[in-house]
Amino acid sequence: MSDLEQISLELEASGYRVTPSRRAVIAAILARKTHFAADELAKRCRGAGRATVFRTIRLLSDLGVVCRVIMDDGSPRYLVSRSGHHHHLVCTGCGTVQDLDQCAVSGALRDIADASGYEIEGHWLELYGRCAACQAKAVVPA
Amino acid sequence: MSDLEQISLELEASGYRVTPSRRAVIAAILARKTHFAADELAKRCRGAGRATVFRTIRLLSDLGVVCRVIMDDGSPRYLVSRSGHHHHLVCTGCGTVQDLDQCAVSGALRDIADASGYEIEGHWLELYGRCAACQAKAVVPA
DNA sequence: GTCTCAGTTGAGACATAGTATCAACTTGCC
DNA sequence: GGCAAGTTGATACTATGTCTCAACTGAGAC
Repeated sequence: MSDLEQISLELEASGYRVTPSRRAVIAAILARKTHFAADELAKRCRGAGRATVFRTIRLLSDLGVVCRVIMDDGSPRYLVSRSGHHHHLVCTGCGTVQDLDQCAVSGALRDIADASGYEIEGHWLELYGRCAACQAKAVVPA
Repeated sequence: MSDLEQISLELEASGYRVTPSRRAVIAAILARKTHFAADELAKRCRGAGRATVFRTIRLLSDLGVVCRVIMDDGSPRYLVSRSGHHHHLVCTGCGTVQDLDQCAVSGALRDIADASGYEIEGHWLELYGRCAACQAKAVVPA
């Protein structure tokens, strides 16, 4: 089963219709090799209007099919990603985004809750750095 | 020495002029008891134009006088804060923002760097929860 | 004092990232 | 077929900034 079909089934299972516009947006997202801006997708995706592209991205985001990453410069991007709680490691050199398996702060949350009196409900974490390839490039310039 | 004078000195020490417009923006920021939106400040601050308010906020942000917090709903706010690396604990009930002394992820960064091969340069963390007062309100409703 | 030049300002245009509105269209179901 | 609900796309609007550019200001040189 293709990714497109898989996602279509998830949509249907959640009570949403799988329309040609939505299939076009999903196909456009799957065709992207890396993260993308919503507006950029809207421009490239001829099968759906801008509002529909934004709506579909939000829908897929709610379903956990895509997730939002805040880049180094503060701009939001989206990428196809596994669902569930995870964080991202963004390369400031090439822009690659890598999923992080472990949640780096889960252990610290109880300490913070105890110290602050807060009942912690959620958190947002992005990590920025240089991937191995970009480090190698920096060391041995052309 | 007042906070306004203190910040003015910091500006001068960094090579910036302390103009009436900048003083007006700084005074407006200091008058705010809690976090504020840049546009809201621009509307309230009659001593400076909108562009100048945004420019001054960015300037103060660079100097570490104010810092940017991303609220629960994704909207950016600013608050007067100490400089240096720290994080925020945002109450989803009343919107209060509390500085966190410790960096919750500093310990985990080396592990992540080792596992991923990334050279980690920075990170962004916001924590969301309910402060003690809001928890009490929720338990004993009116 | 005044000249000069860099820094600063404000108005307004523009950019980006969305959301809201609403009439028209589509689809599933009776 | 017809109805109701879901969906769409064009467009307007909001929020949060940045950019441009002419005008202004102020600090130091003379």
